[in-house]
Parts: sequence; C-alpha cells; structure tokens
Amino acid sequence: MQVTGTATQILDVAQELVQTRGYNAFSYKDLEARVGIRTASIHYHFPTKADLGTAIAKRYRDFVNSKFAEYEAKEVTAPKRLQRYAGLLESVLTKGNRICVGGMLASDYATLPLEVQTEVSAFIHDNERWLARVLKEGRAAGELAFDGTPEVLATTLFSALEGAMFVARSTGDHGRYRRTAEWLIGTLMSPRVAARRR
Amino acid sequence: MQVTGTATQILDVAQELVQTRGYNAFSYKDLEARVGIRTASIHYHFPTKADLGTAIAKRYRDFVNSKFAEYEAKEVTAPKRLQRYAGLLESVLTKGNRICVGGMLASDYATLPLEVQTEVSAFIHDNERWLARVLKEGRAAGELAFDGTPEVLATTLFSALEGAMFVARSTGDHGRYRRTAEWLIGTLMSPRVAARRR
DNA sequence: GTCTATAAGATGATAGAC
DNA sequence: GTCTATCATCTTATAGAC
Repeated sequence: MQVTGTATQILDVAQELVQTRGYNAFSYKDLEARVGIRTASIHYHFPTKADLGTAIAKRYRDFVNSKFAEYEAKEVTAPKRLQRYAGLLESVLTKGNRICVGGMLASDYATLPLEVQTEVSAFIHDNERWLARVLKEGRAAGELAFDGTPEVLATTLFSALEGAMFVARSTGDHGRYRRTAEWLIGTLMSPRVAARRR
Repeated sequence: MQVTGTATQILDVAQELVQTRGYNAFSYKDLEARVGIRTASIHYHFPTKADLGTAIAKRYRDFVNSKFAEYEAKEVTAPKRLQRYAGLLESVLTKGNRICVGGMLASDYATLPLEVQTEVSAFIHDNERWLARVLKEGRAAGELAFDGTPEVLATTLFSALEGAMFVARSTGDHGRYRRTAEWLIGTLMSPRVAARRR
C-alpha cells in the first residue's frame, strides 16, 4: 500500500514528466489528474513552478549521490563501478523511455529559473567529480588504462552517456545506449590502450 | 542589399530560438519583434508550428549533409575529417551558446509533431552513417585504430559530442566540449599516426 | 490541505480588410 | 504579404471558503 505523502507523490509525477517531456512541456494541469488533486492544491505544496523544479532537481541529485556511495561500497574495482553507473542510467532509459533528470534539465538550461540552473550545474559537477575519482583510482590500481586526465575523461564519459540517452530515445533503439556504454568502458579496459601507454 | 526572403528570415530567427531555448520554449510571439512582422503574417509563411519546426529541421539537416560533402572534398584523412566535424559543432556552441538543432530537438523528441520527429531520427541517422564511413575508411587506411564496429563508435562519437554541448552550456565552460572532442579523436588515432604528429 | 472561482497573460491559430 | 481583430485554450498563479 502507498503511504507516500502528497508532496512526494507530486514530485514523483512531476519528475516523470520532466524526464519524458522536459521542464517547459508540462504544466500543473498535467499533474492534476495524475496526482488526484487540483492545481491550486499543488500550489500549496509547491508555490511556484520554480519551487517544484528545484525540489525535483535536488531530490534527484541526492538520489544519484547516494548511488555513488552504494557503488563504492558494493563494488571494489573501477570497471565494475563504471558499469554500475552506466547501468543506472540505462535503467532510467528502460523504465518508461525516461531521460536522466540532469541531462533533460541541461537541455532546458537557458529557460530554467536560476535556482534550478544552479542545481543542474551542481549535478553535473557531482557526477564528473565522482567519475574522475573512480577513473583516477582505477588507473592507479592498473584496472584501467587511458590517456589524458581523469577529469577530461570524466566529462567525456558523462557527456557520452547523457547524449546516448537522447539518441536512443530518438531512434527507438535502447541498444544504442548499451553499446555506447559498453564501448566506452571496454575501451578503458582494453590491453591495446594499456600497451599504448607503455 | 535586402536579398533574404521573409521565410528565410523567419527560419533564421526561429532556428536560433530552437537552438537556445528548445522547441517548446519559443512562440510565434517571440518571432514577431525579431523578424519585424506580426504573428498572423508568420502563419502565412508557416501555417502551423509543426510546419515551421519541420522546415527548420529539414534545412539544418541539409546544411550538415552539405558539410559532410565539403569535409570529404577538402580533407583527405579521417582524423582531419573528424576534427572538422567536431569543429562544426564547436562553432555552433561558440556562436551564441547554441546547441545543435538535432541534439536540441532530440531532447524535445517526445513532444514533437510526428513530422519533426521523423526529421530528427533522419538527422541522427545521417550523422551516424557518415561518421561510420569515415571511421571505417580511416581504420582501413591505418589512420585510426579502435576496437568494435565503426557503427558503434559512430553513435558513441555523435552521442558524446552532442552531450558535450549540453554539458558545456550548463557549466558555462565551452572548453569542456573542446577537451571532450580532442580526447575522443586523440584516442582513435593510432600510435603510428599520433607519433608522426609530434 | 483541498476545494471553487477567478485572474492576467501567453499561445497557436483563423477571418477578413488592405 | 501583411495587417488588425478575435478566438478558444492553456498556463501560472492567487483569494477565500470549507
């Protein structure tokens, strides 16, 4: 049985609409039927759309950050941690053709309220920072081999996976996401690349 | 001195708004002041927003396809052709913080009129097909070295560059795009060719 | 907390005059 | 081709009753 509070229900529904349609393509009216209360009542919980957008972005960032902690606790090697990360985004894509909240809001960036923009920038920063750390440790441990700095590769990985979600959705081919993720991680583990570095 | 027709002017302004704000975040009203005619007049040229969106997408796809031909004519090696391609998107980003029309519309995909969706899918297909061909020929010529199929790497490259545009814009750091592009192309270049470049 | 009622403005589009 | 006028609807709220 669902014991979820109204505010959480609103966030759940609104987040799904952000992920499928984008920030500018959903309205309080869209939430009405799905949540089961009137738009005026939704405004009670989230006075403005900026408040709602900020809450969605903050909650999602917290969620992903908690996944980082989980992957570090459960997986010992860098390749496994990267696979978990790629798998997280893949599950988002698979579950209702959704896009990562961070990636979708990044596409809406120019039109977002300032507070939401700040959250989006922070989300990207969190992701890239974690990826860079995993990459750095993985290279130090000899589990990964790559040229350049962990930071550059981190932003490349993040960009590629987020972009792949859009591409997969627009081509109706989720396999495109999976193959992109596998190529990226596979290349980082490749002996050929390892050999090149010596 | 005039030269540019009204329809073209409308397309120019509307395209810029698509690239900066997205399909759902601009209106005929936004075009009014910038084009210098009333919304009713814009409806004369493009009866519905779907017509306008389709025209923007088609024209942009033609433009990019013409660039493919140009790069093949002007550049002989695969790395150079890829650098030109990455440079094209970089110029889009640098010129007014714009996003590639294809990438931005891919982010709006679920809310697009069917005709525009079809154009977006075709745009992605065109880009991936050209990239796959360049990659395949480059590997055959010994200019590039990579694991996996040209097709998988093509979709990875496209996803990464499109994603990097969003990331660059949301972080206010265009350098992120450039470094991503350089890492990707640099990684593909064989040790032999890479050594020759120094 | 949720409702009805209402508001001001935006939006996509059409009719008909010039 | 461009205009004014008008439209039905949507959007983001706010006020006040229950």
